Amino acid sequence: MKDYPDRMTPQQARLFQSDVLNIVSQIPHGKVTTYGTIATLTGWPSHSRMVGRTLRYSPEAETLPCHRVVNIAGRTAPGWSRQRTLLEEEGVTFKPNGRVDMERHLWHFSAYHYDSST
DNA sequence: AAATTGACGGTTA
DNA sequence: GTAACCGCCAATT
Repeated sequence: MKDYPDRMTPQQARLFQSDVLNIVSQIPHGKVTTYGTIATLTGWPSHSRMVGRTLRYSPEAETLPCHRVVNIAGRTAPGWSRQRTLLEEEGVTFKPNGRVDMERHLWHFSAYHYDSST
């Protein structure tokens, strides 16, 4: 009984990366989402680490609001202090412990259904 | 081939 | 609340 995903084929990896970039491009101004949420939306729920890898190493990510992606605890990316500044500039507030106020700013996309085929 | 490394997530202490 | 683990998986060493 296989309870973990198979290794990605190169085709799947390419689709995964384009899906990740598409999703990030749609995070609304002043909102944030998490690596795990994006991974789940792509259909690879256990690949949250790959989401971060894609954003870190894809040149296209430079043009996207990838500062709106934080981890589930609301922590910003290590070694990227400017991420907090960018978020604060668009109205995102932080708690005293240095984390994003997720209750206020987590992107709720219940009325939206992501479809990678479009 | 084996071990380590992360823009991660969840459970436990 | 924090911290230490453990599970995860592609890339790197």
